[in-house]
Amino acid sequence: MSRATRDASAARRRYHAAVFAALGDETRLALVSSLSGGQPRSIAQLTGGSRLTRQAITKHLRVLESAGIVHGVRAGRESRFELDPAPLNELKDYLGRVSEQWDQVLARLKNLVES
Amino acid sequence: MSRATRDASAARRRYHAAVFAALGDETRLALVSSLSGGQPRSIAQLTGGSRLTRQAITKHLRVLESAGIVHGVRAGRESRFELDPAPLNELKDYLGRVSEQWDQVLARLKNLVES
DNA sequence: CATATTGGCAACCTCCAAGTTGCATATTAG
DNA sequence: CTAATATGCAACTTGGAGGTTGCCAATATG
Repeated sequence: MSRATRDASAARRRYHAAVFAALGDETRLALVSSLSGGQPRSIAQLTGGSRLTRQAITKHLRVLESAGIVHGVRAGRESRFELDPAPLNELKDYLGRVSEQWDQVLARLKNLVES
Repeated sequence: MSRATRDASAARRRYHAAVFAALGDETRLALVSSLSGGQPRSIAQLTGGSRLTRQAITKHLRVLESAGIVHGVRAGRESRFELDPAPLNELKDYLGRVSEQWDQVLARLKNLVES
């Protein structure tokens, strides 16, 4: 493996880890769930129903935004947040690749046993 | 939504967050990558090539094990770790559901614009 | 048996994420 | 204009994650 290839896969791994980490929090998963309905929601709206402070929710939204999972648009005095599914799809594909590789391992094993 | 339903989805969310968090670390992703080849590896083997201590790697393996992503089997003086893809598949399905929901939102929007 | 290899356990350090509180600012409503 | 609403910014606290070091136990190997 060349150095360039190794660097590239390290960078991809770093990116994946960052997105996984962004989803590794119950509150943020709830936010993603809230926004997956398609309707943009203000911070105040997203705070409603949570036991947490508005500022806590804001911080979580910033984390999601940094990971590219969400983006906010200022609209008057409120900023509306909306889902951004591209990073989620990338994680899904990554998980798919790992599972697929594992399935191939099992298939080879089965082959070996049967032959 | 009934209380039972709400509790169940909260529990599922908690579980998903835990698995996501387990994958939200570069070192642990590298371990998963190492193990996705199918060959069980000892802690010493997994430590080789990392700049980290054996104990650090052990801790990461315990985290992965707690999330059900990996399991270790003691074999003589070494304990060999192996991948456990079920939780990964669950995350993949979860991400698929979110993306699908989002696609439906876009489809409805498109419909609205064209009509 | 003596020695090297592999791993577990525990104490410790450091840093950051999560959350809160307090205050300031912009925008809308009456 | 004034008051209420929605948000931003900054300081502060706290718990736990990630990492290291030191030591001990078990298992191979010569």
